[in-house]
Amino acid sequence: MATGRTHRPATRSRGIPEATVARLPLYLRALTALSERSVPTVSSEELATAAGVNSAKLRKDFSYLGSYGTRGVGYDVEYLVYQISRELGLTQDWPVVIVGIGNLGAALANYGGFASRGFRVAALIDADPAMAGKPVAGLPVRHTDELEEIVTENGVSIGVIATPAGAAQQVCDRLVAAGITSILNFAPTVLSVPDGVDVRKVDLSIELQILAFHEQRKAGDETAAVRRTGTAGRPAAAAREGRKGPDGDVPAVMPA
Amino acid sequence: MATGRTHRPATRSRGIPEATVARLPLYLRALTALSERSVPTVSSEELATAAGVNSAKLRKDFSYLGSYGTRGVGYDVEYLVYQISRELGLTQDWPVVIVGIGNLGAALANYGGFASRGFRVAALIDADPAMAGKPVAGLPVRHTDELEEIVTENGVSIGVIATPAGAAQQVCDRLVAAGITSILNFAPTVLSVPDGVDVRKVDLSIELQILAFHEQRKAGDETAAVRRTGTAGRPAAAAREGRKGPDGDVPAVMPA
DNA sequence: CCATCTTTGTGCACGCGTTCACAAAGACAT
DNA sequence: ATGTCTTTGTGAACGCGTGCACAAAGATGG
Repeated sequence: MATGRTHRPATRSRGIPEATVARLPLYLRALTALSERSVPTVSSEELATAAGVNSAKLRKDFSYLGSYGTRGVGYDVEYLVYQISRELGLTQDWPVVIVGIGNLGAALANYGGFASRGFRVAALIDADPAMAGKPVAGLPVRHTDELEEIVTENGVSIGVIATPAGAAQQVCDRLVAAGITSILNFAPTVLSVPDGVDVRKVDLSIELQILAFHEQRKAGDETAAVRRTGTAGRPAAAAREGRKGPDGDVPAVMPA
Repeated sequence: MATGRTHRPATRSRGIPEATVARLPLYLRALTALSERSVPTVSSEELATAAGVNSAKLRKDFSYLGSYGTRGVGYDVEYLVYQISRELGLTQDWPVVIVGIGNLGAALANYGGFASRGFRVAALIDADPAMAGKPVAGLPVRHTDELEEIVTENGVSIGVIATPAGAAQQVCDRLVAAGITSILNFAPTVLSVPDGVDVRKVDLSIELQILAFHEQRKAGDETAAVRRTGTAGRPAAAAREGRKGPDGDVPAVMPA
C-alpha cells in the first residue's frame, strides 16, 4: 500500500506530459466559448491569449495530440473541441459521488458545470442520519451505509470527498474498496491510497497561505520598488503573536 | 496591463523556490497536528511521511529557510511551526473579503480554518440587493456598491472571487483598483491583472477533467496490466457522443 | 504555376525542481 | 575523551517543462 501521492506518478501518460494534460481543460473552455460564438477557426496566438498561456506552449501542447492545425490558417474550433474532449475522456459520461454534504458538498452538488462537461452526480452521501432523504440539488441524500452499494450499482469510478478531515481517510478507504480509482479531495488531509488510485487535492487554506507569503513579501519590498498601483502594499493590520488556535481537525470547507 | 498569469512569476521570491513555498503550508499543517499531540521533535523522515512528500525534498525545502534542525535528533516542532508561520506571513492577521455569496461563497464564509490560520473574513459582498444585510456565517452581506469602501477602510489586500464567470473580471478590476494585490479566483475565467497582483485559481471542473483523463487511460489499459484491486478499472457507463451543453458562462460553483 | 505571406510544428537550449548519496554535525554511551 | 550511531544539510546529476527561433507547410493572389 503506497502512501498517497497527491499528484500523478511523474510518468507521462501515453506520451502526453502531465503539465499538458493539466492545461487541456483550459484550452477546452476557451474553445467552447469560441464555438458558442460560432467562430470557425483560431490561431495559436489568439487561443493562447484566451487561455492565458504562451502561444509556443500551446502549440507544443497540441503537438502531443497530433497535427490538428492548418499552417497559415490556424485550428478548426469544432474539430479541436472534439479532439480535446476525446483525449480527456469527456465524450463519455462519468458518474460521480459526493461524500460529505455540508456547505461545500452542497455547493458542489449545485455546480452547473457538471452535467455539461461530461460528469453526472450519481449520488450525494452523508454520515448524518438526519440528512438522509433530504433533497439537495434535486437528489435525495443517501446515508454512508449505502456507500458501497451506490458505487457498485452505478459503476462510479470518481469520488469527491468533502467531509471533515477526520472522516476523510476512512471514507477514502471505503470508496477505494468499493472500486473507485479517482478521488478529488477537499478535506485538509493527506490521503493514503493503493497504487493505481489517483488523488487530486483542493485546499483553500493552502492557497490562501501561498498568497499571504507573496503578500508579505510585497509589503516587505515597500522600501524598494514603488508599486505601479499607488494603493498597493498597504501596511495591513497590526501583527499579533499568539496565533494558532485549536483546529487540527477542521473540515475543509464545512459546517462550522 | 499584463495578461493574468495564473501562477507566480517564475522568479523565486527571496531565494525560496515557488515549489517550496507551495509545500510549506503542508508541513505547517502536519507540524500543527504534532504540536497538538505535544510531540516535541520529529525527524525529516516522519514529518515527510505525515506531509506526504519525500524526506530529501523536505530537508532541502527547510534548508532554504535556514538550519533549524539538530543532527542526530530532528526538528523541534514548536520552533519549526513558528519559523514556517513567520515565513508564510501568518504571524499577522490578513483581512479577506469574499465576493459572490452563492453556495460556494457561503461555504467559504463558514470555513472554520480561516481565523485560526491567520486569516479573518472582513466582509462578504454580493451584487444581489436582496442579499444585502442578510447574515451569512454571522456577517451581514454587503452590497457591491460598497466594495471599494470596504476594501479601503479595512486595509484588505486579499480578495476571494466566488462569483459567476461573467462577473469575475469586472469584480477583479474593482478589487485591484481598490488596492487589493492578491486574488483567489474560483470563477472559471482567466483573469487579467496588472503586474504586481497575484492570482491563484481554484477550478473544480478542471480537476475533475484531469481525473477523467487518467481514469480513461486506466480503462484503456484494461487489456494490459491487471489492476491490483480486483474491482478497479470498471467499464464505466456507456459512451455517448452529443455532449457539450451550453455552459460557456457557467459559474464556478454557484447557484444553478 | 509561382511568389508571397501567414501560421504551424519542433529542434534546441536553458533553468527549475527532484532525487540520490554522502560528508558533517551532534547526541549518547562507555 | 573517544567511538558509535543517528539524522541533518547539501553537492551533484538528472529529467521535465518552458520558450526561442526557425524551417516546413499550406493558403492566397497574381
